[in-house]
Amino acid sequence: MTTKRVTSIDVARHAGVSQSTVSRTFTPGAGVSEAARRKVVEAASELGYTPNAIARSLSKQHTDIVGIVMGRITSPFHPYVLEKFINELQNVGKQALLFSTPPDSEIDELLELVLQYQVDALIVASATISSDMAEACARNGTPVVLFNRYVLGANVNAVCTDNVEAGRLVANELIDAGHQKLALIEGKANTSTAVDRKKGYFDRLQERGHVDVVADGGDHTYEAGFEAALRLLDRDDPPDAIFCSSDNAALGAMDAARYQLGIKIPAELSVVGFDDIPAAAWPSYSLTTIRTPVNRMVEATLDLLLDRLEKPSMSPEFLLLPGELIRRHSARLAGVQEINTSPSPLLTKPQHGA
Amino acid sequence: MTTKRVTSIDVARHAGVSQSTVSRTFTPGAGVSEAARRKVVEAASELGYTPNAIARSLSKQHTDIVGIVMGRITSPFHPYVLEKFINELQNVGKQALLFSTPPDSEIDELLELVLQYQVDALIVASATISSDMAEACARNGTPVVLFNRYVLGANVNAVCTDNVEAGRLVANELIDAGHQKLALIEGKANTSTAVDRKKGYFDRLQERGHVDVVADGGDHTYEAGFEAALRLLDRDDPPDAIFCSSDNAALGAMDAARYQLGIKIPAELSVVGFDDIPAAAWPSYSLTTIRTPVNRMVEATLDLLLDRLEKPSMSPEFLLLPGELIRRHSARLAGVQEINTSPSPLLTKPQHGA
DNA sequence: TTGAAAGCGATACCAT
DNA sequence: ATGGTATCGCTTTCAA
Repeated sequence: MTTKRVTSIDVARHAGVSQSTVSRTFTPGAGVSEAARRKVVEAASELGYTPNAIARSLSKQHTDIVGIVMGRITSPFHPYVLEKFINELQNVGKQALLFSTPPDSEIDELLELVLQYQVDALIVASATISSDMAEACARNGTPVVLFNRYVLGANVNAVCTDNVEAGRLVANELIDAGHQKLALIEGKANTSTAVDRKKGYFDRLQERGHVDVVADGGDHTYEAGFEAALRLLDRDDPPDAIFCSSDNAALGAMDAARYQLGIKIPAELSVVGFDDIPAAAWPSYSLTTIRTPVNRMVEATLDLLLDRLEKPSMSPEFLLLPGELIRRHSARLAGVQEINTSPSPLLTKPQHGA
Repeated sequence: MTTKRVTSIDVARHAGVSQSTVSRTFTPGAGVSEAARRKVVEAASELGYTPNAIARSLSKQHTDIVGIVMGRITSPFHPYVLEKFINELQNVGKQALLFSTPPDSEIDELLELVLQYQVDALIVASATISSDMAEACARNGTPVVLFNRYVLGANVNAVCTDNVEAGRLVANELIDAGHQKLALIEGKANTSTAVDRKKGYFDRLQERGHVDVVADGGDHTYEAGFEAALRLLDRDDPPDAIFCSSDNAALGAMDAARYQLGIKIPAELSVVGFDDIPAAAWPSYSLTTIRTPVNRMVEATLDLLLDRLEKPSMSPEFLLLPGELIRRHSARLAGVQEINTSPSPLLTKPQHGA
């Protein structure tokens, strides 16, 4: 029952031309007479012919597909990032082969698989690649760019938010607002994002004389934030301000404080998040947070990638983009500050078409 | 500077065996002596050889990649679904080539591209495929299964939530709770999901004597829900119950009612959503909603797909899975009902490993 | 412009 | 078990 696939040879026969001519007809810049082209096109549609991209890839030595490895697609703004990557890639005629890394699994063996599929380039988002693997990619000429993660010492392209600086921003804001007992609800200890945010926050706090800052948490989820807040707020010396290393955790912390403990925000407690997901702007939360420059990050990543696709010899770059403090109503203000009412950039409809 | 790709021939030469033997070494069930295998493996690692999946695909006549076309990756539970698809696929040794359809764009031309890449099978999630294209796929033996969408009359595999029945469920619940002025905040008129939910709701309402039900909205987003609620509640005869065709819209509606209009939920207004996204269970909302059986849908989709990958002749199936009404605190209860406290299924960590 | 033929990097059948 | 070779479907010289 399975009809045999129709190939360019079939079309050639049917159109009374050579197979080469058929190939040329489907190659944008090639030289084919109008007459021949017409015959081929007709024969093709009669037979229901579609060029075989796999065969073409083998012959042309490139696939036009870029691999995307993403740790947890469901994480805060990842779907948005992914969609944007895909759309932009499609716009320049490239396909995306998507891989998701099981949390805490070895990404290197996965990469080997990705490379087998001869991807022209690789985007690794929120997952880390070993320097060995990075070199392996470099060796066979596959450009790699890390998104939202970097690897120290390795010569790999990477674009990140400046998490350390953002952490310092939050520390300043909270101290300036007069808070005394600062706390942190942190993320996973093995992710550079969480570690850097914590570092910036703690460092700056210490510089300004706040030494004993308590931390809890361990995951960038709503639930983790909820539980951590409960524990933090149940202490003998509960904090009057909590910096949550992610918006999700911040929302959980707010709900825990309000609905479980009856604490008023920001009158009795300030909460600051990180990411600026859409829900942060909702009136139920109105969360003060750090806005991650997602759009610029995605664009920078794509630029880096596309550049190196054309000119593989370009040397690696490391882009560190600043986060922006968005003041809303979940944290006490320091002096006269404006409330920021701009919507989350994640709401911007992704552009389609050129 | 670009090192030439190393092929099985290079390895063969280096190991002093034939190219066939190299190939066999990398083919799971093939017969190679321990001695030969050892030599090959060593040579391969010395040279940094990786099998070329593209060449293999051409020769084996299948790619082990399945295409996934998804309309809006950022829609409510799509990231979760996508992640699950990817993981399960990876577990059975298949790769995913991902495409996102620009909203309201012609999906058929995109499909042509997908097919060019010789995908072994195709998942179309929340996007519609023309019967023509469905037939084209059938002709060249590419199994297709639609996720969360169906096409009437066409012989295509599909798995959906029973949106009509779910709509009726909501109608009953609201009427039973004694509501008089019912309203609907609907989704896009050209999506079967939105249309079916509306149909079930309206039909059942009418059957029970509620004829003039007002509808507003037009998109399954928070913002659309917010705006629609504002308009609905501003009428001379404002509704005392609103069914929102999606959770996102419901959250927007709740925020609009509470924070813009000062309306008490559920005392003065009942709100019911659809999807049961994680935020629906958060105490800030505690949204009564219809839980979409996502997990079973994903599993069913994969089952259908994998079955047909093995046995292409299997006839198409259409699975309609029931939604479940999850009672929380955003809607008045009909008589003595239990509040459902089970967490959103979307929180379940996706399984990795077999 | 067009056709013939040599790859591209594997798989698989056929002898040995 | 191993090697030789045709084959997968296309791109791309090279001549004509």
